[in-house]
Amino acid sequence: MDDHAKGIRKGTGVSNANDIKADLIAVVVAVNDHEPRVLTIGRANALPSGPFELGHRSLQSGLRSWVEEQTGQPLGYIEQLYTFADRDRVGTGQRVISISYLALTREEEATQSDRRRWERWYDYFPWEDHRSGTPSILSKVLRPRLLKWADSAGDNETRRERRQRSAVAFGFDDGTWNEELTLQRYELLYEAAMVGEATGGQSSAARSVAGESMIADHRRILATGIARLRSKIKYRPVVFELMPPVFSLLQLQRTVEALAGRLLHKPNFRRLIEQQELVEQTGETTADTGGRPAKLYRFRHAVLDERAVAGTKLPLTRA
Amino acid sequence: MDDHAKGIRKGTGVSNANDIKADLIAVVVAVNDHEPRVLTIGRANALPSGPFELGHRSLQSGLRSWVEEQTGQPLGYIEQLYTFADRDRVGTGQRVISISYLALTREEEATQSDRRRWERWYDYFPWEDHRSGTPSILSKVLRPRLLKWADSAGDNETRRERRQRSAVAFGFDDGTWNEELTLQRYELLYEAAMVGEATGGQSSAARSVAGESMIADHRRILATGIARLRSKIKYRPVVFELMPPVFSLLQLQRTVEALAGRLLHKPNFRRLIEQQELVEQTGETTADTGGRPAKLYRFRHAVLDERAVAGTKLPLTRA
DNA sequence: TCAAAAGTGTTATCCTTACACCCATGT
DNA sequence: ACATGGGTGTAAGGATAACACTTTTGA
Repeated sequence: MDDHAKGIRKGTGVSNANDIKADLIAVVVAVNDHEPRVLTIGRANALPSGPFELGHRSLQSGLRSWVEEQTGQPLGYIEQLYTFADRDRVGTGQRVISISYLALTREEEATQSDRRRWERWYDYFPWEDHRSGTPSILSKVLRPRLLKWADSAGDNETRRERRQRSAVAFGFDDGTWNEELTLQRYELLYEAAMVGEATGGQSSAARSVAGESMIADHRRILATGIARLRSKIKYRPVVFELMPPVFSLLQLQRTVEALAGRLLHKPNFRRLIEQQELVEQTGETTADTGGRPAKLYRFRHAVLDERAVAGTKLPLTRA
Repeated sequence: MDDHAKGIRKGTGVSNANDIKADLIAVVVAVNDHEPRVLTIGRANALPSGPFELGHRSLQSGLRSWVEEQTGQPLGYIEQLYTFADRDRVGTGQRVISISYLALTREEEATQSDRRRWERWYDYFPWEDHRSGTPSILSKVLRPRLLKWADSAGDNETRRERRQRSAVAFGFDDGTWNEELTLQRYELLYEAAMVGEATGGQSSAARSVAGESMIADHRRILATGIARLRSKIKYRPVVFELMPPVFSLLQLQRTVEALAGRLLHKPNFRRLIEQQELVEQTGETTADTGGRPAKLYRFRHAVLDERAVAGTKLPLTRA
């Protein structure tokens, strides 16, 4: 690219007026106890992150080494989420680009790393967990406050548009919950100043309304990761990155349910998994689950070669 | 983020050892004459691009201004594709991050801009156009050469794996063509040194085998854009960004076919579009198309608010 | 015996795919 | 008349969703 670039660009050469820093940020997900968890550091609710450095062979390897250094957690599956430029900083005129990633892993036994923490992601997004029915916070708190926010708009068109967006994102009108709209929902709450991050300061009221806050825009990045994962499990077999080598079908189902935040129809779920030949029996069974012993399965890694393979469709139960 | 970052990062402050440059690169697509086209500059088959600068308000606005400056083409719809770090450059130890975007637009009448060119994207990817049946280059050239490449591998396992990957990506075994695997196919051809970019120099033989080359990794970025677009039209109504304000259903179908590189079943396509209420009649008709005059439609922008809306499913015709 | 989970069979419904056919206009 | 594109009806097949029910263990 370089040879050509000189011809078409303005400020090439070794000038550094436009030089910037690049930050790598990781949303590391594991599922434990039927709860999806995200890896955080410090006591400040921050995602692992660090600058991309000369010593890094690639963006991904830079990310891996930051996460390992900060948390001791080695990463398996990684995919890029989004790149964005931070608003200008005060003081230095320099800009920062943030490149965010989603990583899937299994929770390692905690070592004596002081700063590693696995936080339940529904602590940050309480309204996203519909496994025990529609959370009451939705109708009791979020809906009235979003309506109030909508009606506080200056002109009629904005009011209509705000109500419309809220209704679609949260399923207020028709009760249709779309679990993939996690990011849109967070952004609405942000616009409506119902999350701690939006109010800048420490409005404890806002914080208690809409989940735990994180520093800077880390919660938005987490929302992006959740949305990506919820959509991806349906068309790519990525859940298995979160599973132990051997598992029962119900364990698999509970993991998918934890991620999607909704309950699935057991008989149909099993059939879908089996007919897609995503798994194979080990021959063993386990009695650890209570009830009749469950057959154990392992992921058939071969499917990844065999065809462009789909993920785990979600046979939902009725509300 | 800054406040916290200082606590957890190594080389913060104003040091610049790890400072980098960020390049913005655009895949700008339009469809004209039933041919998808990509905006290029210069005679070198290059995508519009330029460095992210202090003056840019955001990554997207930086991209817009580079494209407009280099081509005079204003952009509408934009979405991020991928961010990657170039391999180190010779001479300066500095690194460059490239942030690529997909933009959809309508082709503007050419002004006296000397360097703007709209190139047919199938000139770069001749094997991707299946609208007139399976291209003969697939069975006549690509398949034998890919097999030869596979068999040239040292160990048995690699041979098996190369054959497997080729068969899935190009549908050799079962004749199943998956139009979304554009990137995988390009990467296979790259690995097999069947594209000009891989051979470094100007192997004209390679170039004629597998389409026009582009500078650096621009063709890989284009492949990424094609793959993204082919998948996205199915679940988001983005085709309409490429259409004039008013169009007939067959024109819409031809546009989708051009992007997908495959033919669609006309009656079913129309029904899908209409029953999803993606369009509404203008009341006008046109006789420009030959045959019976066609009703004209426009996109119903309102659907974007009404619900989480799907795109244009592809009711394929049999091969 | 009961609770809890594993597992099977079958039906109803919807969506996709395909086929067959008619309509309106220009040459 | 016929070629070209516009447009409608409907049936076959497959995938999904729902319901009903049996099996196997531990407490």
